Amino acid sequence: MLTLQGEVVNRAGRQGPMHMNLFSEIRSLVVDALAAMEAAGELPSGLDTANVTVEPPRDALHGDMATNAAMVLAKPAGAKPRDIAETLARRLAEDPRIETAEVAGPGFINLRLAATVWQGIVSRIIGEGAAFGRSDMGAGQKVNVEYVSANPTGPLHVGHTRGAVFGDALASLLDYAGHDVTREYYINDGGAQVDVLARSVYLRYLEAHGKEVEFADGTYPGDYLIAVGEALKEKVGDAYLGQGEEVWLSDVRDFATAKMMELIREDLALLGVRMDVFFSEKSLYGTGRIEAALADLEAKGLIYEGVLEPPKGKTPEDWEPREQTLFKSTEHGDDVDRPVKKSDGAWTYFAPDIAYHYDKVTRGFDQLIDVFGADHGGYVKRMKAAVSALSGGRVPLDIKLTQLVKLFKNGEPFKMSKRAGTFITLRDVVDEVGADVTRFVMLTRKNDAPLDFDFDKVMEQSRENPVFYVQYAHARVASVLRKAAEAGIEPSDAALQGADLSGLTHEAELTLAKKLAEWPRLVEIAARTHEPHRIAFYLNELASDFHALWNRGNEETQLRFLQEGDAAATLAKIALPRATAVVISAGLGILGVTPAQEMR
RNA sequence: GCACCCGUAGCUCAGCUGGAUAGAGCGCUGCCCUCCGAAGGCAGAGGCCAGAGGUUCGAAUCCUCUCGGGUGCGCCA
Repeated sequence: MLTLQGEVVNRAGRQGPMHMNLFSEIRSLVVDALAAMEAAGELPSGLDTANVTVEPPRDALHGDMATNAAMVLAKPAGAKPRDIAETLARRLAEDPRIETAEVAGPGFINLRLAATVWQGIVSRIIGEGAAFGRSDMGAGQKVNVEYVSANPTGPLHVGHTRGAVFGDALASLLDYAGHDVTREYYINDGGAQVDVLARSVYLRYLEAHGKEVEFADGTYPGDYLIAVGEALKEKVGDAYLGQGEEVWLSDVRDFATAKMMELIREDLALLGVRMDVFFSEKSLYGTGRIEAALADLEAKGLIYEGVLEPPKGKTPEDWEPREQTLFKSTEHGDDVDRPVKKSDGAWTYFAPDIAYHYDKVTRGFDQLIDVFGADHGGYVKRMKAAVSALSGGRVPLDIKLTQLVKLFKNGEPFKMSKRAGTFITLRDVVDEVGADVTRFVMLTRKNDAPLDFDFDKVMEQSRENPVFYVQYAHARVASVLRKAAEAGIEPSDAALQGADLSGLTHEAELTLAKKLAEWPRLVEIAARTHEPHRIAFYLNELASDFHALWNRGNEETQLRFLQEGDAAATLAKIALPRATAVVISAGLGILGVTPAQEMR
């Protein structure tokens, strides 16, 4: 096992999987100890240890980690929790990584780990870089994340921005956690709204020819179509003047949607969002693909002709019973069956959605995730029902809804009027505050909680602003490294990794090292729950611990990172902030935010 | 009427496959710069986790109901 073999060692590793985190490592230790107790006759054999956990205790006074093993096993083992705990604690204490193992409360075992464990984490972080925290929990599973999917009828606005940021961060997070991720955008270019777009562009085209036009209800009056009208004039000259829709509609529709998608791609690029696949709804029509998806459902006995009950409580005035082609979604958890054909025989919007998800299933994804706006909450059950039916229950679909973004300026709400065409676009936001701030702020709330976005507050340079606060921590590390270099100490990662960290024992330093050690576990939790906001919150906490340590250097000189006149000590001290920067950088990377080298 | 989301400190919000005395920021009170960036830090006060039952060694977390807020509900995507 020489150089280059590190990976092999890890993969075959005595501790298990390649990216095992400290908590699962200690959990293995506990499980092994339990097995030894069974072998020694101290416990009955065959106990199920699945519910045994090793977690950070809520209160740091309780130690570094706590296990519930004794309490979970007390009943099946027919023993008192404290008795099991005593024996288990004694065995655990034999491991060199464990400094103390104490029984507490109803039967918890509180573990305090040796300082060498935390020192080892620090140099591991520096050695592994961004890979520290990567997980193989995804096991290479193919996951499809569909997000944005805005209608190609105009530029992206703030609502789309949140979905874009959320979906993109979730995709990165899943990738980091060992999944094979595909980022996908579904282009709604097959429905009536693109006809409206085409007519609106046609009006702009007439305008480009000097005609007076009026934008009736049901057309898009936004200025962004002026250029498209002119471009159309460039392309076809006066060929469409005075012609009926049957002549130009199809062509103008294709032309306009292509232009809109160009616009949308540019908007996404401003945010740093890059899709792997743009999937066209239109490609499902006239190609037999919708029919094929429905045939699949039909074969499963889930399609029938029937009449729906009117919705209770709020019956539309023009309600009348009609026979329609229905999907028996109730068989897969929906509340009512859903129409796939309108009464005039045309497909409902749901039909191509079914076909699209059928396509995803047949592409072999193990897991599907759709990111929708909260106003689409009513479609969650039917989509899940469809995927469940189409995949025979094989492929789970998780639908994440993103809540509204409320815009503020100086604490005053920002008014948007879609009718007047004055809505705030993604471009407006990014131009105003930049992509990094936009992305981070969008992730400072859980996806299903409303978000206040104040243009002034997010640019504030204060503790209150998490973007600044985290960036500031990273910049401070960069500053320390620069200062060290100026002092003639070469703070390369190779040098830092080789530094003797045995002096890293102060409680204030270990607190930070312990927070760093939580990173891999945090990643797994965030990935499992599909909640990238946890990354943002963790980074805020990490930055807080770092700033606290930094400030203690004011009072206690031995905690300063730069130890005047002592190169070896400085090198050892710098390892901790450097490791902090590595983790911050990895976390920001998941969020799609660039770490700052200095604040201006 | 039904479905989904939400209800945690004065305000804005976290809270892990159920864990011990429920956390952070802001605001409030009081501290810390001859010092690696004070654009920061420390300490204090502040909570019936909307309410009521249930599940169990143990519930803010899971289940049921009630109250309160948001969203959606065939021929719009």
